[in-house]
Amino acid sequence: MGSRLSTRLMNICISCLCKVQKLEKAEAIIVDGIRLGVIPDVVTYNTLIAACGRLVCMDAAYAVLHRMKEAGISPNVFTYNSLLAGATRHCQISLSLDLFEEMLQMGISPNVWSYNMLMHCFFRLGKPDEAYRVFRDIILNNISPCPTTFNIMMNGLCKNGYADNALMLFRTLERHGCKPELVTYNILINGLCKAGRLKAARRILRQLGESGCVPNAITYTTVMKCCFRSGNFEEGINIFTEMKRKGFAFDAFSYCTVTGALVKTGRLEKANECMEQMVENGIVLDIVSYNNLINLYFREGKLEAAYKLLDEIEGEGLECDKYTHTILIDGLCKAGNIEGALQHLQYMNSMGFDSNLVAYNSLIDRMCKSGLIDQALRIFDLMDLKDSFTYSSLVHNLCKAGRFRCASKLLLSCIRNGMKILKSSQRAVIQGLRNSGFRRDAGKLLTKIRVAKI
DNA sequence: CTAGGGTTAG
Repeated sequence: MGSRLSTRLMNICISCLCKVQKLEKAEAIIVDGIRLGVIPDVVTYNTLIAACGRLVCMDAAYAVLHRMKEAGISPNVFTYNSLLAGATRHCQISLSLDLFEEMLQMGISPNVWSYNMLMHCFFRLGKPDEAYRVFRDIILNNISPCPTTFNIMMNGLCKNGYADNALMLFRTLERHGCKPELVTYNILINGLCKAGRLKAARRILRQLGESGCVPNAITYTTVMKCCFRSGNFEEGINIFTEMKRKGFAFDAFSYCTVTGALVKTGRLEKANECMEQMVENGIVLDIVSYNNLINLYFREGKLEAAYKLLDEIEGEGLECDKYTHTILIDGLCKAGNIEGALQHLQYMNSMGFDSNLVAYNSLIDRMCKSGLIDQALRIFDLMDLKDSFTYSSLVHNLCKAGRFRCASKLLLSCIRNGMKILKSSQRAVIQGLRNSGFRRDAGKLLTKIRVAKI
C-alpha cells in the first residue's frame, strides 16, 4: 500500500516535470525511484512516452516503451494514444496508422481519443472519405464523441475543400448534444474565409459574439488574415489596432500575419517596425518568423543581412523548410542572380521537399522577364507539377515576345488540364494571334477553349 | 494523449 502511494507521488512528480519539459530530470527520478524501491507503473511510463513523443522524437518514445516492456508492464490504450499523438505531431502519419492497427492486434480497444487521432490522420493524408468512415464508426459503435471529435471533423473537412459540409455539420452540433467551443468557431471562420465564403464566415463570427464565448488572439489573427487575403488592408490593420487596445498578447502568428501583409503591399518600412516590435517584445523567433524576416530583407535589398539570418537558423537549432528555400530562390531571382537561384533549386530538390512548385514558378517568371524564355521552357518541361501560376507566367511572357503560337499551345494544354489561367494572359494570346494576321487561328483557339472547358 | 491562427511565385 505504501509503495503504491509512493508510485502515485512519483507519477505526479513526473507529470509536472514533463509539463515544464524537464524530461531528463523525470527519467532520473524513475531511476532513483527504482533504487529506493518505488515501482513505476503503466501511468509512469505512459506519461513519459507522451512527453517524449510530443517534445522529442518517436525514437525517444519508443526507447521508453522498450524499457516499459522490459519491466514487465503491458501497454494499454493510453500508451498507444500517446504514441499515436507523437507520431501524428511529427507528421509520421503512416506510423500512426500502423500503431492503430497494432493496437487492434494486441486486443486493446481504442477509445474516442484514438479514433479522433485516426480521423485527423486520414484528413492529413487527404482522405476525407476514410476519415468520415471513422466518424461514422464512432457514432454507430456508440463510442460517445467528444467536442474535439467534431472539431477535428470540421477542421479536416475545411482543409480538404469541404467547408460547406463543415458548416452543415456545425448546424447539427446541438442535435448531437454538443455545444460549440471557441475552437469550433475559429476553425469554421478560418475554413470559410479560405474557401472564399466571406458572408458565411461573417455570420459565424456574429454567432460567436452571441454565443457567450469570448474571442481570443487566434480569432483576431484569423479574421485579420482574412481581411488581408481579401484585399481589405485597412480593415485588417484596424483589427490589429483593436487587438492592441484590448491588450491581447501578441505572438509570432499575429506579428507575421501583419508583416506579411505589409511586405505584400510594399510597406517595407512599416514591416520592419513590426518585426522590430516582435523582437523587442522578447518573442523567440521560430522558422516562420525567420522566413518572414529573410523575405523582408531580400525585398529591401539587404542581401547580407538575409544571409546572416540564414546562418543563424541552424545555430538556433531550427531547420530551414520549403518556405525558407523558396524565399531564398525568389530573392536570388529578384536580385538578378538566376544562376545562383538555379543552383539552390537543385540543392532544394536534393533535400526531397514535398513541393517546390513556387520556387520553380518564381524562377520561370524571372527567367522570362530576363529574356531567357527558351531556358524557362526547358525548366517547364522538367516540372512534374504545374499550376495556373506557371502557365500564366509563361503564356504572358511568350505573348510579350510575340510567340503567339507557342503561347496558344501552352494555353490550351493548361485549360485541358483543368487549370485556370489569368484572364489577361488568355486575352493576350487571342489578341496577339488576331493582330499578327492569324484571325482564323484565334477563332479556332476560342472554340477549342470552350470545348476543353466542357 | 487529440483540434484552431502566421511565412513563398504572376
